[in-house]
Amino acid sequence: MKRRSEKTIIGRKFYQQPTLKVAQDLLGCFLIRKIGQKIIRGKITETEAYIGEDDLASHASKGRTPRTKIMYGEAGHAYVYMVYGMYHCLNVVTEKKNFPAAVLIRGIEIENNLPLLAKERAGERLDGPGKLCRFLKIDRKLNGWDLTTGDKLWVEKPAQRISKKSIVAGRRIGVDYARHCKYYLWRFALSQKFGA
DNA sequence: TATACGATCACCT
DNA sequence: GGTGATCGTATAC
Repeated sequence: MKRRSEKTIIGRKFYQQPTLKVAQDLLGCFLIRKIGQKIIRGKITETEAYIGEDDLASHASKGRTPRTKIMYGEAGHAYVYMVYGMYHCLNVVTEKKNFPAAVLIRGIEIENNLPLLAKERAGERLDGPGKLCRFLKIDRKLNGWDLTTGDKLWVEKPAQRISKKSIVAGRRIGVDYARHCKYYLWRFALSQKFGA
């Protein structure tokens, strides 16, 4: 019997929910990256929410620009941008059209592609959005990609629901310039990542 | 057109 | 713990 993967692909409705809910619900989900015939599957372990123009840590706090217009677009699309000239970061656009919000995927855990991981660099951990995107070969070509099509890049639901108790909230990282916004507990991670 | 800076990482002490 | 690498954006002129 074959399992129809289309069934487990997360659809647009999921991404249209409040960003903080999406950020937490994405934990434990699987991020799938298809490169040619190769499939890389990773469990999402860490996310951050960026919500609205009032969020000083968000790129959208400066308003709508050619770069941030993706965040104002339809939920369920990928927002990929480059930082410090070297690293890409992967975000998922959430909520309504014309409201700039997104979830940054900060960490994944590769479960079944160890040979590929070893080939990339043995022992390398995938904590941090820069490393993550380097490993998944995500670049600006995927900016605006529709994550609900089930091709190249998409997200699938976890086998079992993640308990709220296993989710830890914390301050966002690298946004000290955002003044009071930096204290928002908009970073979420699976607690096993911190210990266990 | 020119310039300043960042949702990071690797390497130094 | 602190700093340099390195380039796409935004902003100012």
